[in-house]
Amino acid sequence: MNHTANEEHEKLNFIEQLVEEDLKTKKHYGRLLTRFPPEPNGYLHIGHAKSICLNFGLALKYGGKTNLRFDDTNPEKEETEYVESIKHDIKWLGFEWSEELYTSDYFEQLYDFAVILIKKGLAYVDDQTAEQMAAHKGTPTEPGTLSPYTSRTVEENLDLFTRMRAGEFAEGEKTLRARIDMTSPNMHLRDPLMYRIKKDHHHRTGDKWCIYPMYDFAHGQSDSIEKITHSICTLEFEVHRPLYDWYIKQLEIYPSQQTEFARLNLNYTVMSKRKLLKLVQDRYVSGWDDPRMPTISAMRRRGFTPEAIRNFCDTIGVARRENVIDFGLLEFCVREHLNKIALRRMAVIDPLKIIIANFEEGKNEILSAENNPEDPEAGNREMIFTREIFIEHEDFMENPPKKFFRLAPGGYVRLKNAFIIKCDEVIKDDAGKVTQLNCTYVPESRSGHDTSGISVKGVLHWVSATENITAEVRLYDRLFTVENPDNQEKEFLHYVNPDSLKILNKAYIEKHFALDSIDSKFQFLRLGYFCFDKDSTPQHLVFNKTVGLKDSWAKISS
RNA sequence: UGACCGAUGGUGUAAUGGUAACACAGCAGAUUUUGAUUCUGUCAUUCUAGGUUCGAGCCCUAGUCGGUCAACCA
Repeated sequence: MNHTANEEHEKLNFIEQLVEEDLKTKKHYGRLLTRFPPEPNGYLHIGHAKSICLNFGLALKYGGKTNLRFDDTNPEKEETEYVESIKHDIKWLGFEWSEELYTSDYFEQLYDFAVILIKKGLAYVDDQTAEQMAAHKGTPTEPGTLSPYTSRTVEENLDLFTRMRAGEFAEGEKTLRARIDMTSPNMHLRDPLMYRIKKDHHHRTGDKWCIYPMYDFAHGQSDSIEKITHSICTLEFEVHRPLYDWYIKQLEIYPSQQTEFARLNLNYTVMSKRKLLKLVQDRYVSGWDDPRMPTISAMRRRGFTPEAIRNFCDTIGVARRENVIDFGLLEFCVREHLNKIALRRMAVIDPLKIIIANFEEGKNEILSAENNPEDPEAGNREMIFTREIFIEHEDFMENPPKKFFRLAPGGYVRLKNAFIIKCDEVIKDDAGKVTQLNCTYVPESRSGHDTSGISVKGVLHWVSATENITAEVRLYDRLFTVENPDNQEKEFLHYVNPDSLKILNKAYIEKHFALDSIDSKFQFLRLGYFCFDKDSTPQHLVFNKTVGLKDSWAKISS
């Protein structure tokens, strides 16, 4: 690190600039309080991670705080299961909220706010059906017309609203609306709904309420009640801002301020909760945490690290234009972190047997191997070299092209951390498939003590055929075959990648894995980064491929 | 065919009236007992047309393209 070069000033996104300006002008007496407001009706995904990193990151950077507020105003969709998973994901990402709050905590206060608006003549009870209301609402190009119920008196409205709360009316029979402007070009200002009747059991308030506030009548006031200084949300809420401001102004409460940014889009995946739920329900994936999903829980299971995800969110930036981030950038961030911390191990996932003719049968030669060349403190481990070993099938070619510097008939190659071997004979089955290689090794080529004078270009990973452990390995590819599964001719489900999961039942891994912690991150040498799946048992190890190594040979050879 | 928002290399993000930069991807090379990592080099950018200004990616006007808005969802 060059500490003298800090004059080079840091890139601030537009929200950081706004916050710095507000802090400087003491707009909120120099205070900063953000909030992350998920609706507990699904699992968090990488798009939420962007919002989490933004909201919590701002507070961390500028000495503020962040509340976690569950936006639970719709009893029919929300569940405690989701509350728990959301809390777990935020903690796992490495953030701590100041207060854990629920919009439902404010139901009584919101009710009082509604009464205030009724008394000011700014809200009325409407008896119209949803259809009638839609007809009066107009369209974006035509103004709406007044509801026939706007003429009710304050007393009448107060009475009706009280009786709504008391459960005297059926669902859909009555609503409470704000009286604003039916001709506004902004549809959200055309007498928006404040309350609807819903006789549902709420995950926290039980059966106490039968009227529930709409998002617009709850969100801004909740921010205001908590004295949130900066209420950050995604672009589609921009048209809601005049209403957000209107409620705060009419109620004369704390002026929280909403700022919008563009949500994250990633190619080769979908991000809407509805679509993710569909993938789960229709069994395209095994669950919300299927490692192919873009959810936080799936990424955790797949072996992505919080550091990598945070760094990704930092790298993509924050702006107001629509964007589609390349999935490859996320993978880059994951590799970047895993390269530093992953333990190097050897595993052969598509084995080809080699018999080393001049190596004594039954002999075990103990070799030393670095656990992580990027981290000297990670130390070394022992590997067992034997007469029979496995190498990767694709590391041998009978008729290799010019630039192939792995094993070929008559050729030499180094076995990583072991010896140089020479391929003497190729054994095939009746179908002509290569089933075994007979080789000889160069005894004086032992790694670290090589006096053979032979130089080889290729270095292969290997596992003893007699001293090993077997394991299941799950390989993942992108979930969809097209960059943008939304906006295709057919429904998104038609574009699910049929090869997004490959299960290899019998991979051979080095014995040292028996000593490794379940939480470890691994690099299978020359194959990629892997981690234990939660399905693992001591008798049956299961690995997930987190992400492959950058593979320039794959590019050359294709 | 209304209102609002947006438009900078292939993808993202900076530059806040004064030399268009950074990351990823791509390409070329060096190092390498991982075809990894690391390092070096390189390609490539201001939607269009007017205007203001000594000077415009930035300000103004018009157009083009893209997004959002008409749930008793959030």
